[in-house]
Amino acid sequence: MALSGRTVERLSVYRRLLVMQGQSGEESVYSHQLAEMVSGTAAQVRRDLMEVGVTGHSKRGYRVANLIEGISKVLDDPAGTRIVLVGAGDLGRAALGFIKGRNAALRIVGAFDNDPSKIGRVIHGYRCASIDELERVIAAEQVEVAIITTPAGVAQPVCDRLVAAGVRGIVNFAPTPLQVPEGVWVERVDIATALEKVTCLTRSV
Amino acid sequence: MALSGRTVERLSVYRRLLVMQGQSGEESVYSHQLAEMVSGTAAQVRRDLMEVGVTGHSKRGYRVANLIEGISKVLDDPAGTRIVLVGAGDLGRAALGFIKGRNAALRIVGAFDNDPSKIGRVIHGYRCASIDELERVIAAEQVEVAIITTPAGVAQPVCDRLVAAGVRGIVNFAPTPLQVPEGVWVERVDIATALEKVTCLTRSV
DNA sequence: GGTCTGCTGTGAACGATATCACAGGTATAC
DNA sequence: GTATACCTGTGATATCGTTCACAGCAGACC
Repeated sequence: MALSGRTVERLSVYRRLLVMQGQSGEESVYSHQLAEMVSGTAAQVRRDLMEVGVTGHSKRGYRVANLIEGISKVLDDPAGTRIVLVGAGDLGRAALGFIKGRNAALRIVGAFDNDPSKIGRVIHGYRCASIDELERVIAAEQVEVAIITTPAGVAQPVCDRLVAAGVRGIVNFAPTPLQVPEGVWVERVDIATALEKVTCLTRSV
Repeated sequence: MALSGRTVERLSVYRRLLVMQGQSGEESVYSHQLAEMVSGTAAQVRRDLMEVGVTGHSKRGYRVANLIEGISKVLDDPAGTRIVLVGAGDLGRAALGFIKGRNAALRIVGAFDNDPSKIGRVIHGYRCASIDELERVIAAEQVEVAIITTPAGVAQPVCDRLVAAGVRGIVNFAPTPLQVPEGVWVERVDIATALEKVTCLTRSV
């Protein structure tokens, strides 16, 4: 199945909201309720859910448990995804905090830095290792996805090492576009751009 | 002029690359060179530049200085944009580091937290103030844009306060969609979603 | 000067995404 | 049981964004 990027993003958000909400008792949810939570339209929500194959019930909406299960089946690798993070600065720490305990299918198996003062420190429960260990860990743990939270200057060489070692998906927080060969997926998260976008578009509303 | 969000994002990246590159001497640049840097197409680059009104020169490409000026004229508010940041955790610190010194048109005029142990600390040159000061600073400095780097639980109430105080653009790093009234622009930067997107889409390449 | 090369600017075609609108179905009220 | 209200699933349609393809132009070369 070829889910679009946009759909995957929304599914991720739906699931997170449903899991949070899950504790608060509701058994089922209508498309228009989900739509309101994400400031979207009900039709959009129904389309997205259609694509993952979960099916609702007229007059009673969707069963929450069903939704979470169905979305997870599409988003998560049943075998789990092993992830490394490179760059244990503020941003790296923040990213580790975000991931920790949020999704059992995502397993951080290594955090790396080249700064000797950081190596050995434990961040959100993960021990920071020397960047020299990178290739060994990727091979040993069959890591498929990496998070780059290094300064811009070293992002590309780090990326090259990751790809050479077998990584196929990268989340890039560095403010530089990365060059990667065919078959490697890069997701850019660009903080500086996000800010400039807001300052620009706010003025034209 | 009604620039699309996508276009604005790319313009921001072009400018950053050009400014970096600027030091290294090149006077002019071809659309296909910019395209290669961002892994895009030359036609796309030319369209984007067309929209900002800068004009190139057949056979000699675009003058770098011209481009930077033209893009800045579109992206930046000539009066400067005053910005506050709420939530001085890892992510807040990281965001401040990203912004600092990168764009003179973006001025952080306040960083806030509710944790007494953080108040008074200086982060990347910005003093963290009590959240109680929020409304006063926004009014005094005519702040238009805010960055939310708080935990999910307090993002919405913080957002409500920001909007009530007059903020019209928000960059939201919290893993929760925000509800805002008409006329307020929210840009979501969702770390958890980015990761899930990569893990999902990497498998289907 | 004439020809050749190669880059820009842009109308037109295409492709991806989001929305509309309605048929079909099920609980609820009476 | 019948009428009613209201929610889902989805074909059709509209909107938005990207790519194609080529006219027009300017420098380089002979």
